[in-house]
Amino acid sequence: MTSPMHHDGFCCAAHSGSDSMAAILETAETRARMQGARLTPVRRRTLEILLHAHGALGAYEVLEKLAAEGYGTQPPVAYRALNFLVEHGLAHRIRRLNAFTACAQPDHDHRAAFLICEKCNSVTEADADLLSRALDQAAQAAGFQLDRATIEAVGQCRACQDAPE
Amino acid sequence: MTSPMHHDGFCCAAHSGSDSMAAILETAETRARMQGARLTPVRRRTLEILLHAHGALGAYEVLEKLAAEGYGTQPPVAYRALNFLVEHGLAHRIRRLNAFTACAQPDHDHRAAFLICEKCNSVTEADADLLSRALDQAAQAAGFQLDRATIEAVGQCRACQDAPE
DNA sequence: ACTGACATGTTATATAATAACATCAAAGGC
DNA sequence: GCCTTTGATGTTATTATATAACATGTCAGT
Ligand SMILES: [Zn+2]
Ligand SMILES: [Zn+2]
Ligand SMILES: [Zn+2]
Ligand SMILES: [Zn+2]
Repeated sequence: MTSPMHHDGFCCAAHSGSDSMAAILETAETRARMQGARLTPVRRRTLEILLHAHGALGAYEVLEKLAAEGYGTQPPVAYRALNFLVEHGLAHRIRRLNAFTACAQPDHDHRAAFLICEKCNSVTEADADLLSRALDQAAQAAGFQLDRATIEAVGQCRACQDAPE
Repeated sequence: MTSPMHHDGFCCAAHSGSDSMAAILETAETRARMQGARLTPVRRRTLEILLHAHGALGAYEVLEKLAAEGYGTQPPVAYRALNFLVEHGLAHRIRRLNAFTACAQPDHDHRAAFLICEKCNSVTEADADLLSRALDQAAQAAGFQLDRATIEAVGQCRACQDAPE
């Protein structure tokens, strides 16, 4: 057990945001349905694993957990579930980390930016609305037809700045 | 020979921008010096290879070329040269592509954004000043101390939009 | 010439991702 | 209810990307 002290599916403050984990899963279920897709057990469990994780998780970390619970033991099992979640807006891929994280606002389409702390490896999904607009402009200026974008910031989170040393 | 028709080190319009390749190499040389680093033969050649490439190049593609010219044949040779160039502002790493590209404005420090065409795989370095400011704001709002960022847009370049189908 | 710092090269290994195929389960037509 | 079609799950095997650890070589300063 990696996170010993949790109740109701939560383990820390970071996981007690506006949406509860149950609510997110509910949303996920609905959202997948609407897109004509099924949130099958592996997929759902993969999402839970991401939701429960502190930072982002690598595919092989996810695979380990899935395997330990009786799901498949080979890489494609994890990659397929993760790709499904990403494609359906339920998770994001963090390219700089070769890792995945559950989407914090799965209820609506959005372009996300990520704040990656170099000290504690936390990954925070930030509102990228302003950013997105600036990016649209930059793209337009270059005559580029923008489809989607990756925005990943690296630095130090508030907690780590406050922490001594 | 990959690019049969080139003169003066150039092979196409995309390579005939404001800075000539020779000028960029000159700048690179100077810039490295100023940072107390040496633009050695492998490093310089690696930069030339990137400058000469159309899209971004993977480390192993670069390695192939280096090896063919009598440099080392093993991955660290390419990775070291590429990392050197990135660390000294002479190249950028494109995470989405697991690839590298020569910096288009090596004469000054900047945060870059990249426009990646899904059709022709071209990679264009865009001005990210506006973007950078928006990102700073977003980070600040989250109490995040921003160090550096990756901004990569995916879509269709102008040429590919105009091209029929 | 000697020394210390850095550069280059190697072998070996770690890490991340996909291809190709067999089997199984759900959804829909009849 | 059966059959067919599609999609999901699992496997083995392979490919792709990146780094660790170490030996050798180069060069500037003394
Ligand atoms: Zn999200
Ligand atoms: Zn932190
Ligand atoms: Zn640049
Ligand atoms: Zn294009």
